[in-house]
Amino acid sequence: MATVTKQNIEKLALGSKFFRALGELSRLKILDALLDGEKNVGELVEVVGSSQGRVSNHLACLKQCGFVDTRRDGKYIYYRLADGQVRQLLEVSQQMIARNAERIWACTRVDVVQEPEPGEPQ
Amino acid sequence: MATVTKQNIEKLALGSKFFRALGELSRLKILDALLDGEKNVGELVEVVGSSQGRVSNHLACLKQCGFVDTRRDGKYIYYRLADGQVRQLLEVSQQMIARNAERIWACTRVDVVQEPEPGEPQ
DNA sequence: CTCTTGTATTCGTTTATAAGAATATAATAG
DNA sequence: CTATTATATTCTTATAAACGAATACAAGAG
Repeated sequence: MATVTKQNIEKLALGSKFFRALGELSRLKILDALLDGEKNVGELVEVVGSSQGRVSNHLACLKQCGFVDTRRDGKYIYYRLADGQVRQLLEVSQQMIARNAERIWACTRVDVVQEPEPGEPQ
Repeated sequence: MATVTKQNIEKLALGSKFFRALGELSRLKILDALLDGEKNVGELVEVVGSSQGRVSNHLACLKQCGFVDTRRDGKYIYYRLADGQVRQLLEVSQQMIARNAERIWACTRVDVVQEPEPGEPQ
């Protein structure tokens, strides 16, 4: 029976938050960078290439959603992947992404307006 | 070295699309429903509880990104999970979500405006 | 203490995308 | 053929969330 229970809905709602946390380039850059070891905020700002404030927001997001953990060392704060499951999740995803790269690339994702050929006649 | 190569960026950009496809409640409902077998569009419309057109858009998105496949049977089109990796991905995620439920729930995800107590003075 | 460096938070604006409604296409039945 | 049912596409509008800029907080250095 495909009935969607209330419990299920809540679980799925959490899931959508969880995945939206992953569905953002800056945050993926951060996680990717952390795959080879912890880094402090300044280093991550370099990696991501946007402002410190922006990166800090993304880090807060990743931390709240359980993807990363932190430790303070003096005035630096170091971020690292929370655990092995994060790594596993990223790896499984990478495989799927690699296999479907073309289609994902072409995916207009629902209603996204695709830019017409420049100079399209009417 | 945490240098982010161009290749890497592209890979990550694909990843963000991939995860955004998952980061939407209706689409998660669909995938969840498909965990116990294929369903046609009409059935999925029931499950999701929004308009047929809307659901059809979501299905297109899931298909393009490689989460589901289809087969036609007469005038019905049946959707199913694309393969075992989708299942695996959903399962690993569910575990992480369960473990971090509280924090995800509390996650204001960057700048989300949290609704103030109704009747907030001023 | 003050100054500097590292990190976090807040606010207004812009942008991406989900929703609603209408319409188009596909397939079968009669 | 026409009518009906199933599914897909398109357009406009509304909304969520990313951004930039400014500011606040924290921890050491002098």
